[in-house]
Amino acid sequence: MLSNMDFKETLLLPKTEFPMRGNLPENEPKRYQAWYDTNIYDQMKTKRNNAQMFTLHDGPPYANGDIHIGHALNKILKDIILKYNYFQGKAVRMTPGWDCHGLPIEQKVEEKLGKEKKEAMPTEQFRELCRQHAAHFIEVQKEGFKSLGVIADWDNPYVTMDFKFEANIYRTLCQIAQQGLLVERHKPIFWSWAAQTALADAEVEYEDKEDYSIYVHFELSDAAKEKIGVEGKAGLVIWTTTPWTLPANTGISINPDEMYVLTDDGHIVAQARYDAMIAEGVVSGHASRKIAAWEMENLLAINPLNGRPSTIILGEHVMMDGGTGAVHTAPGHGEDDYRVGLKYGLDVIMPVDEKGCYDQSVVGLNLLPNPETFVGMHIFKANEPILELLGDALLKQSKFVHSYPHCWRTKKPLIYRATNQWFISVDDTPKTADKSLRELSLDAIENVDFYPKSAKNRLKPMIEGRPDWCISRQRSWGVPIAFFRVKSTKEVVLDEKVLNFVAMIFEQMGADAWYSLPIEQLLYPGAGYKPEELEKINDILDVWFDSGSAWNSVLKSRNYDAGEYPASIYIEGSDQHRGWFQSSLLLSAAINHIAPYKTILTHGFTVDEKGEKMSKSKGNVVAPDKVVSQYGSEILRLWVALSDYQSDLKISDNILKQTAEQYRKIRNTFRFLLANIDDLDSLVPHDAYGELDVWILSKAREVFAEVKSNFDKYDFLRGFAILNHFLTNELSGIYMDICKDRLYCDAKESKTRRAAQSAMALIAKSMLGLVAPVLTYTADEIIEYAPAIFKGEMESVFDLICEEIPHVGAPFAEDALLEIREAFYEEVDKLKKEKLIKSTLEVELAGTDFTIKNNKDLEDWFVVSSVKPQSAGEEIGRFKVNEKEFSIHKATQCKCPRCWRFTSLSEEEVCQRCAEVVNV
RNA sequence: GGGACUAUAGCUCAGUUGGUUAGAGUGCACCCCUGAUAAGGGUGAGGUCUCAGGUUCAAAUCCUGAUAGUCCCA
Repeated sequence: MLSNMDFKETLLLPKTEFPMRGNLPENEPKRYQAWYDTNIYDQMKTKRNNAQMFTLHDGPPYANGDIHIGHALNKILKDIILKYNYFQGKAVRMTPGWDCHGLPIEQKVEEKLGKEKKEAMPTEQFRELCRQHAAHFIEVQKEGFKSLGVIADWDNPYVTMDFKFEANIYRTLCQIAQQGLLVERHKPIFWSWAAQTALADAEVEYEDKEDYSIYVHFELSDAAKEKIGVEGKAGLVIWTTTPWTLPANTGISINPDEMYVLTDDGHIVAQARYDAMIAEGVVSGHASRKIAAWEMENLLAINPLNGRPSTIILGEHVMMDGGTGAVHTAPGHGEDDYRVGLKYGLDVIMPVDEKGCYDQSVVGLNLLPNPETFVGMHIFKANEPILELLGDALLKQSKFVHSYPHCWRTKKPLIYRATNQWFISVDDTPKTADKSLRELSLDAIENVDFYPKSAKNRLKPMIEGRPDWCISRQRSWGVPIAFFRVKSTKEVVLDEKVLNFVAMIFEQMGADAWYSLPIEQLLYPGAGYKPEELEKINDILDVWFDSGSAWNSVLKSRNYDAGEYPASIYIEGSDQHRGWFQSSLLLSAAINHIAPYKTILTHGFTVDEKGEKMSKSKGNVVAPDKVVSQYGSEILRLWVALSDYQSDLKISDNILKQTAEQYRKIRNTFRFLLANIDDLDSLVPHDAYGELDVWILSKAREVFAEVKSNFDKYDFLRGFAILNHFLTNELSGIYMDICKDRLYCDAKESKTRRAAQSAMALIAKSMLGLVAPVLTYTADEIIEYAPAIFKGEMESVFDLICEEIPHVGAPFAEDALLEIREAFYEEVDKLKKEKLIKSTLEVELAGTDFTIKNNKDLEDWFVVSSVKPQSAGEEIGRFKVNEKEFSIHKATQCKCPRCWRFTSLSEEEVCQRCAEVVNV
């Protein structure tokens, strides 16, 4: 007689080398290294040689500093989407990129160098240091991304400072110029006097600043008084926070729709502001006389500071929610001022140099009394002397704190300053089109798919309302706006041959050539100009132009195998509505009149568990390399897939722990499936599947299709939720459990066992294809350990193509059975807690009308030893489902020492099934 | 200051055009198994649906406002 231990030897227990625990932090780097060593990206290209192309055009991170969790999220999401397309059988391309030029790098290098050394250094040498800085961080970041299991063309990335790339940025600029969209204007723009450069809107930060609040009286000219019929003292009162701009005042704006009043003490303010002005003590007395705004249009007031005339003009921008209703207008120092001044032909006076100091023009134009004392004075130091000089005209002064624009790098307050700048005109029409750039861009948006849909409502108004794009910067580290200007006429040379010649030089020597070569070497010999007639323009391009033109330099050039233009998809954080999505769109629409992307997918920002921004001071920063070394990149990847990336993504240790649990569930489910198909040689024919197999196969087929349709919509969270639900409830919770008897105890070649194994093999393989885009490492590991029936011809996960589960027949009606099973287990739980039974195999279930026809299948469904209409065993429980009675009885037969089912004649001998199996 | 988005169980998320007792997974508690074992199975507890008003026979859902968070803008 065999002992229990000996019977165990006769069972076909699960068998696999696939480890239960991944030991990810230790194992991932090895496998990843092997992938990269064998050029896995190239292999992927080869394996999908003639397939439909999916192009993911990478938005370049800035090559400055280590990667943070936001970078990780972005690249993982891209990787998941790229691989999803790959495992669906498509050819995929992802050429990763880095943004290398720009102020932040320049300032980092300057910091290291010290200001003096920097200023003593030739530009090309300084640029070389910037180049080295960027090159270093490209390598740092590349390693970071690779450690996340992200697969891309890492050996051939696009790097915006590469010579060929610089040449193509320049060529894109030339194309814009040739479309007639490049214009030079003298216009106020945000100017950082501390950094001595113009700033883009994106480079401006708002901080609190203390400023003066002053009310200044501008006496009307005699002619003006006569015109409106007033005598004695009468003047408009303006309110401003920037006394230093008063020398540049050339106008006073009043609201065309408002009524103005003259007070007893000779001040004119908007009627709507009169009460407030009285309350503030700026003016006093009755409002004796009403004057309509239009009556004052084009009349002159006198600037009390310098006696110069100030034209009264009408402007819709004048608000009645503050101030006096009369706005000090200095077109050299304000956007609104410039615009309204343009309409009235006001002079653009701008007496401030690039360091923020008054220049000689305060003398030449007599903008201040004793102007010589102001030359070279910093404007922020001029406020007090100017207030002195105003004398009686200064009606009231106080100080207050308001939100004010600051330079993002130097953190110093900005000023508006009119300078010569280059713009891409949004409302001009490209030469090859019949609509303005703005209209072309808006049209192009209509053909783009947005995920989420609301992203369109964000991008569109920005295009509708955006001003012209200021693309010039007065710095060193960037692609020069490499045009020649004719000294005598100031005309810019846009001759195609001249431009092409420069581009060719850039391609060979980099844009540094603009600085290192003299004009005679840069100038196309047949240009028809003498070098000495020309001067170089020294501005560089806004870095947004670099990345914005990447579609041209990467997708449209032959320098990379980067896929197709327009790209299938751009994937970036939601902040890029204002940034890359827009800069790319404008340049593509300007040159080709289409969007550079077919789809835009945006993700939110990473925040901590409370939903708050990560910051060093809060101590809630989650660093990607720490997650990788503590949990493994697979967990971080799964976190991305299980997060709602369209809003903010919360991450914390707690959340990662939970993600690790989900990972464990997925991993172990595969392990069990793998372990139970170990001895399977071939799949059974479709008609060999039993009722339980047909049930799980059709369930899986249905669920996987739903998962796929969600993945198609880039909804990985929902897809995984559905998959996980199936995995937990039907697959692991029911099917894998109820098959144990046939898998372990049936004869090796028994039909039922082989059918269950076949079902498991089909499910495992199909499911692997769905999981592989996210858990690529694990999927590869699974394939490594998989038996031949599963592995087939596959050498690695990259040979996998996601397949549907075949339709093998109609399943039984499950609803009632699931309900009965649940009610049964509820009873069983009570019985176990009462210590009446330990296992469901100890009982028989009495009931009728089950939709499973085969009785063994039915018994396994409940994991009981018998199901029959009535049982002779002792009744130990009963329950009702949908008015139908079921009773639970102690099994009447004895426990088979081999299969533990109570189907044996005595405890000393095995049951009939086992006897047959063992004796064979 | 303005705009967009978000707010449902400890955590991650569902919740259709308003309509039974607001669901799932995970965690937690209790129990079973020890032939998936650093696994597996069962049962259960957990919610003032951010708050305050309003519309309605009926609101997590629609409207208004507030609060908090994130992004963008000024």
